[in-house]
Amino acid sequence: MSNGPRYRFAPSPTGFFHVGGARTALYNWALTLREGGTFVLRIEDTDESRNQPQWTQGIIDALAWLGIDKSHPQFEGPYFQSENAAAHVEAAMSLYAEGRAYFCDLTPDQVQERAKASGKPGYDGFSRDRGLEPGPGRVLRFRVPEGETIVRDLVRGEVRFDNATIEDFVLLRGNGSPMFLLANVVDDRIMRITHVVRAEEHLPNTPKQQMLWEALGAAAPTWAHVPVLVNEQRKKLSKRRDKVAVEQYREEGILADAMVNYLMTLGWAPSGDTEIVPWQRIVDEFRLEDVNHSPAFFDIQKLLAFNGEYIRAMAVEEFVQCCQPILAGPQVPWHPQQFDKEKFVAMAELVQTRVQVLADVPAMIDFLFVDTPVVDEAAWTKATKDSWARDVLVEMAEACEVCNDWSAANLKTILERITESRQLKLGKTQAPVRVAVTGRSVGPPLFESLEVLGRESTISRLRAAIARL
RNA sequence: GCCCCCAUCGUCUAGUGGCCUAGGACACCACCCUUUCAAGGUGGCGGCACGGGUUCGAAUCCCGUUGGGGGUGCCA
Repeated sequence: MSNGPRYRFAPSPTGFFHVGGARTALYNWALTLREGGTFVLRIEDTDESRNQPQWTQGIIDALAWLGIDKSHPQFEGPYFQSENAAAHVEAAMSLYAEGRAYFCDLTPDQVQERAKASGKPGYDGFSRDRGLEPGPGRVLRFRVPEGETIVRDLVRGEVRFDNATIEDFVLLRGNGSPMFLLANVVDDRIMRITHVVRAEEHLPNTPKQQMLWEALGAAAPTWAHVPVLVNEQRKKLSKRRDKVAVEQYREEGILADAMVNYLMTLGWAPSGDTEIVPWQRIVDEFRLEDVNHSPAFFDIQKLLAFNGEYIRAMAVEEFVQCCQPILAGPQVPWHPQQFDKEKFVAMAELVQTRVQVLADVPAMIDFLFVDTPVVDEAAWTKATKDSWARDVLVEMAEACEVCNDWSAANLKTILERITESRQLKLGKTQAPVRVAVTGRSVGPPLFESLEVLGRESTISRLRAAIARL
């Protein structure tokens, strides 16, 4: 086991893996790798009933997709916070024994009433000196000391909190179960965590946790609070309104490398003029001290642009390989039996520069694998509105029938001849042919498409289009 | 309300007192290339929130204002 720093990543199990969590995980992971430390995964929930096995597995799978594999020697865990409940209670009771915590029998409603009456928000320390014994319904509260708590944060510097503004917070609930704040600190201590890198939303909790560390007689870990990810309204990304599940991006064919690279450029940038950099470069250069202080907009457009770059950078064989899951998936518009991998391979290189996500691929080649392509009516109308369109189709069909060299180059020559005889441009005359054969006005280069489609299908589709006119 | 954080092109960022006439990327626009669409190439548009200091000199340091965000649970 490594003696280096121990970074903990502590997501709560929610049934999906948040992109914000993914970025935090990546920060921890990059640091772990460079510092020769350990990445400690702890599933964060004091309530065991919420630790659904499939959710935990989902987090582990998502992490693995991002390159944070649990079989890696620097990966440790997962641990489950709920399994340490006894230690949490024990720590709380030791605080009680030392007078650093006390019991209180006020109900939440009573606390609120008192706050309202006094005009000051929060718990007012009512039971501080009442000497209450433990008992059912009584919560254990931490006795916040006077003075000031200074949080030293790697990204934000020193953040000062006046302890007078921090209420005596609850450690143990009325039913005796530990609160997350406490559980967190105790677990971090047990796991010998040295660095806590998490989202900024936890910053206001940090002085409380730091006081707890001190009360428990230990030095707090190094803190680092990274800015949150926001939507176009500049609000924290939320499951309800925003697309935040990394699983969803994975399914749509965002490449893991692109996602990782993009996520790392939110709040931080590699040196030089290009943001597309290999992971190793990120590991070498990433520093928490360089992370931006302000929230970053999760821009799907830019993610897609990154993804397009990563797709184009792949070798064709690799691209073909990556497309397998999508092409064999349930979303494809053709019958699985009609799919012909050879045809796809023949088109792959042309498809590669035309997609931003793998999910775009099927629509690019569907005309090859269906009996009759679905016709885009707007495209049909536009492509066939000129009087010469029908004649071009007729001539093309006839030429195809007698053609003895079914190659893209020759097919191009054929249509060029038809085009020239009418003093038109190929850009014009290819349109009706394209729509007749593929159903669309845009797509991969036409003649290569015809070559791969084959003579019979091409002719029959041209004939069908002529008939329709 | 109270506490905390933040503020460079539309967006993500570079910038740590003179190299800034503020650099790059995404998006957008134009042109080139071109069988459509992409890709690629070239160029363009566009920013230091505001007001005071400090300094010979400020995007950079200080104060204030404004504007955003987060936290204020017997949730995590």
